[in-house]
This record gives sequence, structure tokens and C-alpha cells, in this order.
Amino acid sequence: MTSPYPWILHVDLDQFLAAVEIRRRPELRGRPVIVGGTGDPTQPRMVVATASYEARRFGVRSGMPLRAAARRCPDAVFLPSDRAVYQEASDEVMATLRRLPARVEVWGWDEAFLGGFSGDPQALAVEVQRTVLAETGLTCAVGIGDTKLRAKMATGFGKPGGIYRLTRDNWLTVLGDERTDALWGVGSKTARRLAAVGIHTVADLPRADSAELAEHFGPTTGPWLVQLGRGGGSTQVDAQPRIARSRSRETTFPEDLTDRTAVVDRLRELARELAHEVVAEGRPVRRVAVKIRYPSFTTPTRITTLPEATSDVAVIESAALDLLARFHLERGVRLLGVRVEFDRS
DNA sequence: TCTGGGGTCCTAGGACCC
DNA sequence: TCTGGGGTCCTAGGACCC
Repeated sequence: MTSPYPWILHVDLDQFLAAVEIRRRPELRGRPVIVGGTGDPTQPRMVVATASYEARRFGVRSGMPLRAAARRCPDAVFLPSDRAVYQEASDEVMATLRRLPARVEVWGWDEAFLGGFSGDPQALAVEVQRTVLAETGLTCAVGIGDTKLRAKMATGFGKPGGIYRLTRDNWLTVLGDERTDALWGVGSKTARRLAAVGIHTVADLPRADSAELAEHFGPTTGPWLVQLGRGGGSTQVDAQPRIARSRSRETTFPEDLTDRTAVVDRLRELARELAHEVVAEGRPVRRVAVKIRYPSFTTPTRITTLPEATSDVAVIESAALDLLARFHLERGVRLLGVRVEFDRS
């Protein structure tokens, strides 16, 4: 049977970081596992990256301070975040997906869109789950949709481990009464601003006047919000690897830095590390930014454009130090960050 | 519960040029 | 003469996502 829909699948690994940890330590299966920071829940200024479903039952969520997680779930196993291992596991999963008869667009560590296939999307979704589990030992939810947005939102209903389908036929039935911040791309701030102009639910958005929303939210964002309410948007799945536009390194210190020399030293380290990394990858740097977070949590950024793109580590480092001179450092520094941007081509 | 790290994209306003 | 209009580049900040 031919389908009137250009199907897209969205694949999302279940509790990815925790699942990877459980895979290498099977004795953890069934226990609440919390991954984040150094894995020491007595340390401040560290947060949960991923909590296993067992830990989520205690109310533990991503982004929660580890100390708060430990209060809610004192018996949990706390593990440090091990980026290299997660990247490797992610590569395994993506390689597995690429062997299936579909284009694969990687969307972060634990997500991908699949498109450009023919045939039954339900059968492919089952095949995705079966193959990923067989070859990597990891489980995933799969969303089926006729746009990327619908596929992505569908996955949420499939979690964990299930399959769900959202199309133009059931979009508003399923999501129409939900608050706007249920949408992928609408957060609490935008939801509040939408509510202020009388838009409360997903179904309110396609009824809204695009021009009026453009007045409130800008020429791109306004019409995009209306589209979002319809579940519309891109149907393109692009297998080309994405070329990063920027790269950054940042550190929150266990205790605020109060000594100017210490701040300078740490910034120098961050800038050098980052510069060496991107230079080794053959990516000349065009812009350099420095970010500071004060104890008050205000977080200004200063950025400069270099006269020309450079692969000279010393030039990048000194640009960062020049930017640092434009900040007040007297009241202490909670976080220091450096970002470099590349020329688009 | 005192709030990580790594990204992307959009908007607003000023500078500058014709 | 008291004030044009468009285009582009740059910076700073905000919002959002995983």
C-alpha cells in the first residue's frame, strides 16, 4: 500500500547515559542510577546529567543538583559523567542505524532522524528497535511522523521503549489541548509571552494571526510559532554530518575564584586547550568569546572578531586574555568559559 | 534544590557606508 | 534647512535543546 505521507522516524535512546553505564556494569540493572559531574553527590555545583527510570521514580530529574538528587534518592548509585564512553556508544548506535535502509541524520548523542525510506514505517520502527538492541544492547523509543517535529514529538509518547505515530490526522487530537511549552522549541519564557497575548494551548497557535505574532516575536519566530502549532516544518532528513559553527570550553569552579591571577591562569589554560583542539582539526578561528559567571549568577559575554581567521594558538589565547580585561573580577568568578567560532563556508 | 557543559538560532541596536 | 532610507557588519543577550 502506498502512503500519502513522507515518513520520518525519530529514534531516541532510553536513559542514554545511565543505560551505557548499566551496559558495562550489569549488576546495576534495576537500581536507581544517577550520572553527573564527578559522581560525588556531596559536592556542590554539580547536576544530574541522566537519571535511570528507577531514579526518576524518586523525582530525580536532569539538571537537578546532585545533592538534591541524593536527598530524594539516597540509595542511588552515583556515577561520574564519562563523555568519551558515551560518544563511543553513540557512534556504535549511529553506525547500526546507518546499516538500515534509510538516511540517518544524527541529532545529538542519543537521537537521530531517519528518512528517505520506502515501505511501512511501523515495520521499520520495529526493525530499528530490534537491531539497536541486538547490536548494542541499548533500547530506544521510536516516533513516526510526517514532519520532523511530529516524529520528534511522537517519540515522547513512545518512551520508554515504545513506538508512537503522529501525523496531520491526529496531531491536534493528541496535542491540541496541551500547553504551548509541550512543543519542541517552546520553553517557559515563550509560553508565558504567548499566554500574555491569549495563546494558551497548541491548538490556539494555528488559529493565531501570523502577522500579529511577527509583531510580538519577530519576523522569523512569529510565523514559525504558528507553524509549530500545526506540527509543520521540515520534512528533510540530511545525512551530511553537521559542521560545527562553534566550539567551547567552560568550567564552574568548586569555589569562586577571587584572585585575579588565578582567573587569568585558568582562562589561559581553557583558551589553549580549546585552541589546540580546533587547530588540530584544521578549523581556523574567526571569533573568540569569553564568558564569566559572577557569584550573583549574572553571566555576561564579550566577543571579538579577529582581522582574519587564524590557526595560531597564541593569537587565540591573547584574544581571550584581551577580552578578559573588559570584565570586573573583584567580586569573584564562579564560571569561566571560552568559545571560538569558525567562518561559515 | 543555590542553579553543568556544549551547542544552535534569533533579535535588537549601533556603526558605518552609499 | 534639524533630517531619507537601505544594506551590512558587529556585539550582546536571550531562549531553547540535549
